[in-house]
Amino acid sequence: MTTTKIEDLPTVYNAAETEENIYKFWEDNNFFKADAKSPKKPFSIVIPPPNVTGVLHMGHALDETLQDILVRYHRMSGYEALWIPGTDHAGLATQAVVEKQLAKEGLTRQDLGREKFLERTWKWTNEHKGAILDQMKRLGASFDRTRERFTFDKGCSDAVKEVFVKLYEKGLIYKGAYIVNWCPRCQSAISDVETEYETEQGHLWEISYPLKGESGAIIVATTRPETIFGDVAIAVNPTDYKYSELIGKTVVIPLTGREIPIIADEYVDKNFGTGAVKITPAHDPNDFEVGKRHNFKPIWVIDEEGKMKACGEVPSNLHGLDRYEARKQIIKMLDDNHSLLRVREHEHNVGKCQRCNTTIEPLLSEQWFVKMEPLAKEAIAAVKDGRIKFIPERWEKNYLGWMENIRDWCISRQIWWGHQIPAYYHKVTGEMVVAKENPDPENYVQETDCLDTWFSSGLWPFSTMGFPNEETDDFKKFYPTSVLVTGFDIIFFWVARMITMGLEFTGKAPFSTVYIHGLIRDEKGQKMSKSKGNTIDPVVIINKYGCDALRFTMTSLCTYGGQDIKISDERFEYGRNFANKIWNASRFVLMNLDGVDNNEIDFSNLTIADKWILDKLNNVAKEVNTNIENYRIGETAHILYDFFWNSYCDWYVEIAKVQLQDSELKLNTQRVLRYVLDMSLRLLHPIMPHITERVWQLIPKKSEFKAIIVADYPVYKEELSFPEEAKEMELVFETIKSLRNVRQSFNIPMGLNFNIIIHAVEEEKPVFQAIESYIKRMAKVGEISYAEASESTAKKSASAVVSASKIVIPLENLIDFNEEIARQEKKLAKLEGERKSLSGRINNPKFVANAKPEIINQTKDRIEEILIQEKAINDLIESLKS
RNA sequence: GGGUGUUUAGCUCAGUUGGUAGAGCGUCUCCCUUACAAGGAGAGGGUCGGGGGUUCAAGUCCCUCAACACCCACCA
Repeated sequence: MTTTKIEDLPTVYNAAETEENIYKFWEDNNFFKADAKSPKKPFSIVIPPPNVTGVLHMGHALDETLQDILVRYHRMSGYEALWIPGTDHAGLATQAVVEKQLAKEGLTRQDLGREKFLERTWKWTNEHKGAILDQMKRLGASFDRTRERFTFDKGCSDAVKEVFVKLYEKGLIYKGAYIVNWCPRCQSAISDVETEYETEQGHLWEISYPLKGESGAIIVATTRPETIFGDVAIAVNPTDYKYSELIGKTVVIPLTGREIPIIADEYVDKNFGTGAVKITPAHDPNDFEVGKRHNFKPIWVIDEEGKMKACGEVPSNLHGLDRYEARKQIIKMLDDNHSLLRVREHEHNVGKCQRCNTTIEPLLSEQWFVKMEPLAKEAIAAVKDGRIKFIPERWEKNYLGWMENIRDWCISRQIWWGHQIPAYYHKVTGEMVVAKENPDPENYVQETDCLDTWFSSGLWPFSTMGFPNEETDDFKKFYPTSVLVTGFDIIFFWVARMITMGLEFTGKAPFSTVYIHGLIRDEKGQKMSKSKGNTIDPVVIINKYGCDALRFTMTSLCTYGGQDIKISDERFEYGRNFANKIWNASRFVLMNLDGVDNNEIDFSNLTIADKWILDKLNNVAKEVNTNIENYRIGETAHILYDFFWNSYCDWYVEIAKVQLQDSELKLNTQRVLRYVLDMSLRLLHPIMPHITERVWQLIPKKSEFKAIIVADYPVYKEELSFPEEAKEMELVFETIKSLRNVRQSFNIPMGLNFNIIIHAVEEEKPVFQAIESYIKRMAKVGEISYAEASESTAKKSASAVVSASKIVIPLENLIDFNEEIARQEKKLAKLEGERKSLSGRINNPKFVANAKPEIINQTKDRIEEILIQEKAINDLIESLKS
């Protein structure tokens, strides 16, 4: 690090310049690199891999900051800390990006062919792979880039094959025809968790199906008349008397005349619609189940593109028509035919593709599935028996609820960019072999479908450590990982699957703690999204306020309950102002260290103020450790902010200014100033890494550590505990505050020093004498003289009661005595109110009988205290009136 | 339909074993005091969503109602 002259440091903290240099300093010194051979205890985190297509957003900023705080804290606390970065190949998302590029050239992926398309996508990926991680450097992320991984790299692909084949061999992966959520735009199946439901205003059409061979008809209500050609039956509830006569009879589908039976099935709700449902097994999940129960063959009438199929079942004028266009025409045809009896407005939920918001088409097709139930058992047990703990705890319920009702996971995707399913079909016989490699490329062709991206993400905590080889140094040292940090939105997508796969394939939970934080929202509480235009770009914030300001602000907003976090641009002023405060307090200390030696604090020569700040620091260190260990990061930020600003800057530094004037105290005061600054910076370092490193490097000191990032994290030390002195300091604060209050109340200019007379009670007099210099300087007092506590006070004075003593300020010409009387009476009234309430308690025998003894004593002590102060104030008022 | 969360100062929110409420911002007053005006000093501001209960004592525990937010399910 370059040395800098303290006088040259700007009065405003320059975040941009500092951050760039500091990050480089860390990288150049390999501080982020973890050693798998280290004897230290391991602490490891794997990053939730961002999409390669992704750009940094506020969600990352929060997630990465929290991980970085944990990593830095543990690195400083004697752990071998490893944070593995990486990216996700994001099958559909990435493919979509490249396809969009192709479209500009007038091409489709089909034009290129699979091989060329993959080549092109790899090229794109290699060009963009590191981009988002580079952006994360701006966040100060101390991850180990030498271990960077990609969910589609060789190692991850090997892990995927290993897992797929093993699951298949165990019978936990199967291929089958099921109704899946089909996205006509993506041209692929998607899983249940990728489907989102939106309420839409639709219609409920009532259509009449005439009975065959007799008069009469059954009326069916449907929201999807275009599936009418795929009907295989009409179902009614077996207990529905309206229809009991009709069960078993045959009806005719309007428009085509195909005959279908009326059947009974419990699935039908008697009270909904007309109580009769058309059954279309190929295009509705519930109908599929009904169809299976009654052995109907499904009839496809809508194809993969969402268009009416050109088949015999569908009237030829509709062939190839988009489903919604077809719907309009069918309605018209039915109406013309007098089969349409009624249309009603109907609000219902429609499934949408999470990625592109296209309405999902339930479609019967051949897909690959993972049988989840047997795998879920252990994943449930691991959370129930405490091997894995969720923070906040309530997410456990959420996780368990989902796991206990888990459905099979559709893992095949009809895309090209991804892990191609390792199944091979014989070109002639069609025989299928599932294996890591093609058994005979001459005669076998590979399954064209790829795996869901989350399949490979689910292996992330161990595929990054060398799995399937469990003998690597990293695997042995760093697996299982320590904690997983993420938002609740991907508990099902990702967390649940990592737990499931980790337990199945490594026999261990991949992490012992899942730390779930809130989601970042805009100032109105809306989710940030590009389409809403309400996003805040973290890079913009960093440029404007600084990285440490961003980090500090965000962490200060993290609550233990993991509430969502509302942010706006201006909120980051909070962190920026704090960074600037740290900067300037540091400048002050550095400017006042001339002549200081490298020795430790001399404990035999400490003032009451020194002891107070050391005691305070000590307690803060204790609390901060406890809070970080318990993932109370927001609380940690508040404690440090309060300590540094309100205790260290507002009080100790001001006191130090007095002590620095005293030649006997100067040297030791410098040491205390330096020590407390050093320790404060260390405590703050995990949250605000750059500024703390920068300042720490500037402190003249003898240190065994090369940088704060690898310095020891402060912990509670018995020898720094001075509870008695800390309590005595209250007298300093109270005295100065009440004198300032008097000054302000009577508009006494700061330039005017006034004298005071302290009517001290005996035991407080030495304390007042010890703190005279502080009072003089900080409350702008001229002379201090003493009088007996019992002595009556000067008549024309303002005054203050501090603890049990009275402080009198003779200000004959400066104050309005009526005002002063009013001021005192107001205080008196407040005390009286409190005393009455407390006495009420003490006089209540039930309170005395039931309350804890220390509470009773506290109450009694407080009443004593109030009585003393009341008397003192009354005396003051007396002498003012006389 | 099931579940979770939220409701505390003008605004945004803290408040882990129950002991009469805190912060930041904003407001008002004073101050460019030799670290910092992105600052310092002082002040004002709340019947802790409504109702009921347990308790000597409830923002904190229980019940109930209301409003808002989100998650799961998906009755055509």
